[in-house]
Amino acid sequence: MKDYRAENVVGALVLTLSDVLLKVTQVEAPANISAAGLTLIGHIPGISIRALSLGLGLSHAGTVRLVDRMSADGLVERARSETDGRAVALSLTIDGKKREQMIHKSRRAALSTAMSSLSRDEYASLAQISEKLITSILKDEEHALKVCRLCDSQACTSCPVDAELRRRSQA
Amino acid sequence: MKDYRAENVVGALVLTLSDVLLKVTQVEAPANISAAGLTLIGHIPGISIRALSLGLGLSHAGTVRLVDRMSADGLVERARSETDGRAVALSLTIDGKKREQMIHKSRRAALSTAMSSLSRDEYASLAQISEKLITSILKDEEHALKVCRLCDSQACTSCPVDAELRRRSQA
DNA sequence: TTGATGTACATGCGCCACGCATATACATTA
DNA sequence: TAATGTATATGCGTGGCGCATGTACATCAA
Repeated sequence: MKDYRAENVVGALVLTLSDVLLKVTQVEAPANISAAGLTLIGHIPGISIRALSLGLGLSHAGTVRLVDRMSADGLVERARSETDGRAVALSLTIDGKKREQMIHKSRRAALSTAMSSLSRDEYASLAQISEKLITSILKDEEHALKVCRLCDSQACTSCPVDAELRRRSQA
Repeated sequence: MKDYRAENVVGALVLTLSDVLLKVTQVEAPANISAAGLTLIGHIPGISIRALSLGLGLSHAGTVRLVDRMSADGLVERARSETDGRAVALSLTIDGKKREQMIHKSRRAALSTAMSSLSRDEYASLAQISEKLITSILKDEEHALKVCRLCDSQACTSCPVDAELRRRSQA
């Protein structure tokens, strides 16, 4: 049998790192509020409930209830979309933005800690390989919502996912 | 502000890859049965419900119900532990092992596909870096259950997680 | 041996997020 | 203007989950 050791290790690593990221971000959000929901709205102010549901992988109904809870907690505001009378334009309140910053801070700290054992060369190498992988894995615009759902758009200058989507649309 | 671009990309990558792995493994398991539960039992025949709950991050009660469902589906067998009269020794049935193989196959395929865009050098580099990362992230024996919960022990010769645990216990 | 404490498993109970089906409002197209 | 499609909202039932508790066994002390 072929030796799948490398694949196994990569699989275990991404699972473990993902566990960590989901955990450290979620503890900064209220118990029944999705941290990714907050960061996604922060990332794309005015996002619709439909787009949010795609990014979070929830049903539309589930997303409506999530927004209800976020709204009840004073973290998110519903507004009518200016371009589509059916759509809701979601945005973070001041409190919501505070939470968002806490979530990003926690995620950055976890990532820095996790990568602290790498040498400078390894760090650079991982950065380059990760960019290549994420670009090749990326499917479409909807998928990008999922991929970047926990990202900090302020701290990620020239997002490679956006760049790849632009590149494709021009091709 | 420091540029966290590299960390952001790594974060998005591990989240996305983890999404993929969880999804492609779960579709090979019955609807309300955790794929990781099956692979963890396959990995450690005779595992207790307590250890399983640690590996899956479920409460003990939740794990008992999961084992109930697995058992009702004919995938897992309960047996009394030979060394501890309180403990249950879990093992996969023939059907359970078939499911396990399907899960592993699906996971391997997803990983191979995801990594297929890499050059030989990048592949080797990623393998080396991943091993270093997972070793440094690893906490203890309980954590190892979580880390390796979806791994294929047959396809992962000389597991680096086990090796690290051995190394530490000798130190 | 016996009693006390700790651990592993099992279960009654209630909760809560979720999805399905459906209803309403608005957009788009014929 | 009518028909179809899309975005949001809600009634309803389901199901996995955790909490609290109960039972069986292990371990340790006297």
